[in-house]
Amino acid sequence: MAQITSAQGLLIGEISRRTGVNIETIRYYERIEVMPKPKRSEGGQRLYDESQLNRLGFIKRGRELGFSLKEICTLLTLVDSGEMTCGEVHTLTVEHLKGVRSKIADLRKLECALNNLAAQCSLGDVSDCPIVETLYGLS
Amino acid sequence: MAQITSAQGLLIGEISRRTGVNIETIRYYERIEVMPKPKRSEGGQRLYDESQLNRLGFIKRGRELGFSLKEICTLLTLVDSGEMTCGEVHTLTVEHLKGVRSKIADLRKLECALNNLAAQCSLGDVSDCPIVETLYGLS
DNA sequence: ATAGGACCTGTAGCGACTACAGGTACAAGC
DNA sequence: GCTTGTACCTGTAGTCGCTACAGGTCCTAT
Repeated sequence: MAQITSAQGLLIGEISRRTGVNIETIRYYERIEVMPKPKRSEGGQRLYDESQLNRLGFIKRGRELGFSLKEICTLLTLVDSGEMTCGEVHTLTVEHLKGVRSKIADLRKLECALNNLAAQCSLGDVSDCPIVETLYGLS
Repeated sequence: MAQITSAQGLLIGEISRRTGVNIETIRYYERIEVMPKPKRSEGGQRLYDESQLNRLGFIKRGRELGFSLKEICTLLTLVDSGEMTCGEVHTLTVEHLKGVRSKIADLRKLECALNNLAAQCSLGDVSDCPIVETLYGLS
């Protein structure tokens, strides 16, 4: 059924299925101009081509790697303009990697704190719950 | 200056300073009913007491430990009702710890993927940038 | 001809804030 | 008493990345 219109282009449901990106999300990407406006069928339905499918895949994989849409746009703009150097892309990636590492470090500290908190717990009664005391800053 | 009204209560700026929670955020907490409505001065300014200060500190520390406002509300409701058992609090904390650990695991995978990506990079020219190729799903 | 699915637009909601605009309260100095 | 300056007030809109409607249209199959 998707094959019938595929001579003119792919329907939104089809590119959603192929990329794994939610239909609502694809329309959202169009609204915020991360995805270009596709051409339309006579009835007004969106028709996508291969390059738009690839672009959406790019965005999907970028998001999975934790890049923000803004960062992805920067990458795509660089690629589109043809003025990109691999060095620029590398820099962006390394910057992003730094962010990820610092998040991991923060979460490790958190893990440690929560672990200590849970370990202190005698599972007793309200008045001497060490977790609540810690949160209240009493201990 | 904050001391003058402190006979009647603490001004918002004072509890902001003492807890490190942004003034706007405190008013936001009130609006979403995480913090109770404080009494007001004749001129209409918020006046907080010690227990409200402690509550805000509790919320602050909970947030720093990565609890959602909803989880913090659950904890506070348990505490306030007096029907809390330390076991319940422990359960909530351990659940939260699980979440933190799974986030760490995800970020580690991400770190690894980004690291590989960056390492492949020859810093060359557009057409053979391995990062872009990976994002486009070409390689 | 009609049923049902996939599509359309537009708007509002989430969580946890943040950032204004435009106004009032209050203390201190002159 | 007046002015200045700061801290406060309300209300609303913006952030990010979606998601979830409502109420309608298109298209295909039976």
